[in-house]
Amino acid sequence: MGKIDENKRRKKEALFNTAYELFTTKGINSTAISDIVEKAGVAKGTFYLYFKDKYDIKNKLVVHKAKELFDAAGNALSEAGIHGLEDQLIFIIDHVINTLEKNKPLLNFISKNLVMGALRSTLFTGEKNDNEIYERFLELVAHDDYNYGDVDVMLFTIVELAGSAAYNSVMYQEPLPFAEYRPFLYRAVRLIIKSHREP
Amino acid sequence: MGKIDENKRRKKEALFNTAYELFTTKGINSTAISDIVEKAGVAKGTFYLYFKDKYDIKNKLVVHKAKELFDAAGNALSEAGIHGLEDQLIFIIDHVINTLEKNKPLLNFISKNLVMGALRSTLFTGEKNDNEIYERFLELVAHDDYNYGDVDVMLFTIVELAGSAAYNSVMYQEPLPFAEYRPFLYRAVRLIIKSHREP
Amino acid sequence: MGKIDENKRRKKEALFNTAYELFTTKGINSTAISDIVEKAGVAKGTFYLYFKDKYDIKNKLVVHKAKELFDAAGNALSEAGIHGLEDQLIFIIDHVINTLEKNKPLLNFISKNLVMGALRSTLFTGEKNDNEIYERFLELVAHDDYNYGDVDVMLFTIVELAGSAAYNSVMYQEPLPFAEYRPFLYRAVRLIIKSHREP
Amino acid sequence: MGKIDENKRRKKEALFNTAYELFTTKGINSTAISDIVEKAGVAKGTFYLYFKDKYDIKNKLVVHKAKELFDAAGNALSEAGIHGLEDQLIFIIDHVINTLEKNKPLLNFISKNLVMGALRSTLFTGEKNDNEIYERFLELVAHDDYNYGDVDVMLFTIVELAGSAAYNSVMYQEPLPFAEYRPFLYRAVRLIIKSHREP
DNA sequence: GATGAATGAGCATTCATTCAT
DNA sequence: CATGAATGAATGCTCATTCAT
Repeated sequence: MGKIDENKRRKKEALFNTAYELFTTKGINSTAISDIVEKAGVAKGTFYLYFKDKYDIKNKLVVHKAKELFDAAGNALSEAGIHGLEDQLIFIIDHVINTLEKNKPLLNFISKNLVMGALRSTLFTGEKNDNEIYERFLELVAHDDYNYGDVDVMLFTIVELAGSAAYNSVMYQEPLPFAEYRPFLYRAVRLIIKSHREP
Repeated sequence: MGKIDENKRRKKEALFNTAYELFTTKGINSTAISDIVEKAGVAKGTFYLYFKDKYDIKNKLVVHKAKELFDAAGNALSEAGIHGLEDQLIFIIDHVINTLEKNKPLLNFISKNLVMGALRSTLFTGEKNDNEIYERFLELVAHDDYNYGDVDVMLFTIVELAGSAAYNSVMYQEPLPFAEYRPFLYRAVRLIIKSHREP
Repeated sequence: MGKIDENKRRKKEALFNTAYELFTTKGINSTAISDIVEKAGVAKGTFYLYFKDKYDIKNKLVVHKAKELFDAAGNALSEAGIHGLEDQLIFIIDHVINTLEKNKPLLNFISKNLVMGALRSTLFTGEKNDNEIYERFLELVAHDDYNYGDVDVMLFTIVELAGSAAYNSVMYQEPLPFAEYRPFLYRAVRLIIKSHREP
Repeated sequence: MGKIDENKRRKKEALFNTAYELFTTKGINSTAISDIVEKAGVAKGTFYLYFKDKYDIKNKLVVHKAKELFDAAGNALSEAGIHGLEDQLIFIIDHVINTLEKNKPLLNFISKNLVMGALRSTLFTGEKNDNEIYERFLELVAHDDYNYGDVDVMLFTIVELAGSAAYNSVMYQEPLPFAEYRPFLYRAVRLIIKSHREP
């Protein structure tokens, strides 16, 4: 029993990991399901036992990887003992971007599938109540010394700007390498946050 | 001579237009070259006379459509007699977004192929001197009452924010329908512009 | 298990036989893979399960047919109880040529793909130790009353001469029909053999 | 007039030379007519003005190149002042093989299209009377001190042996590099010649 | 559950040949 | 004579999906 379930999990995980590896190295379009199963060491039919098709596994991967990313950032924040919403949000953004800067294939994978789409979908779609990351954001906002209006809009605007601009800066060094672009980005983020403060 | 060249242009244009239509309705992945040529009323081989493959014609289309979009916005600006960089940039952004809002398939087509990638590549890569749109932006900046530092960074930041945020707002009404999100976006844009002003 | 493997063998063999038939009747260039699979009664994809492409199956066919040919000749020799290297080699050559004379399509198929290339490659390339036919030749040489020098050269010269001359004589009756050319060929072969004798 | 004819000849020759170059470098199957005309700098339609198809130009090339080869050998023989049929034939064979050894692409081209097929077809088919090379051979035979029977058979046997064996020895160094195989080949040739002597 | 042989629709691409100019 | 745009049949090959074992 446990042994069989163990085996099932192992196969599914092998497919998951292999798919991620192939998607990031060869690209989604050039990765065939046969590539995945072959490299994962399972039979072709087994793939269909766990995933509907290539896009099913892709979507699950994007969500999974994005969650990982923000969980790590959130945990680092907890340990950092930073106060003030501005600094906290910038800490998170910075943590995520730094991670992605060291892992270009992941940046590429997540971005190509709609820049920051992972986060966005995580944040602004689906049932928000069972969304850990979103809840965490709200908490940060709630604990700040200031009050904020249109919190959703604020988060959305920041995420879109940071995600889109950082992607290009990190990937293509356009218009500047990220190290140089960083201060401009964070200045803009701070301005956006401030503009949502209420008396 | 004139007759032959005329005919060539017609065929190429037919392929171009048909490809655009199919890409926007069925999506790129589901559009086969045979679909394009069939609908365009030319032979299969003719396609390869003018384009290398599906992605060649796609890239040419994206650039073409993005140029159209900004040319129209630029022309409208000239006629509108608006003064002040802030209002001018917002006018352009607004014009582009309004156009795209009325033409979702185009928004989808351009966005999927790297959000605002067209503009970005138009603006921030390649030979800038033979880049009409970019020149036009610089002129606007130059004629403003204020001086601006890091103009490239400013334009880039605005484009990324506007492109990315508007795409989601218009396409998915997330986090708000664009009509409601618009003031927030433009407030952020104005803040970014102001932050680049120099004494 | 047995059933599946049995089925696999049947399909592969069907492709093999059908390919041979089509290659010999229509020629390789005019035989499409779709012709083969259609006639063999299997799906297109099945072909690629067993062979890389048209040239892969062709090469395997040439080797296979050449082996068949020499195996038959070798077996006939064993039963004929002939003594003396000269007579033995001529018996083999004669057996092969006679077989090919009765089977022009096979002659044509094998010849077009490098005259006697099959035998040559069988004899003079690859690992000689696991080459049955070559071993058999060596045995014949070893058991003769005479000693021979440069055995490889001798075999090579005979094979080239016999293969090339017989091909033309049999196929085109040039310069004579084979029945009439035969004595000349064998006289030459005997001279070559004798010239390799050592004291 | 002359000018136009001059132009015609130039185009035809350009096609001829270009085809040879492409056939020897890329192989016949991989050379498209469009490759030839493009490289030759003429229009596609022009090809069909002078040649029926790819195989037409190939055949003409083989004949042309083979003629060149034997003409050169024949001329060299005249200047060398060699006496005796054996030495004369071996001189010719040696001259041809040496030339081919320095020009592997040509060897490959001629051989692939039926080993020595060029010569064979030149020698043993068609109207023999208007065949310079054949006539020249007959003359050599006639002027020898000995009389020879079955001259056609003798020439044929020698050509097949030399062509086939030399091709492999030169191209693949099998079973020996040609420098080492040469004495064996010429010994066999001399034996064949002697065996055709009549009292 | 797991397998992997078999399928065959689907697609990109090539290329000889034609013919209006 | 020469051109080269246009053609579209032909073909190799891929790959998601099924299903008997």
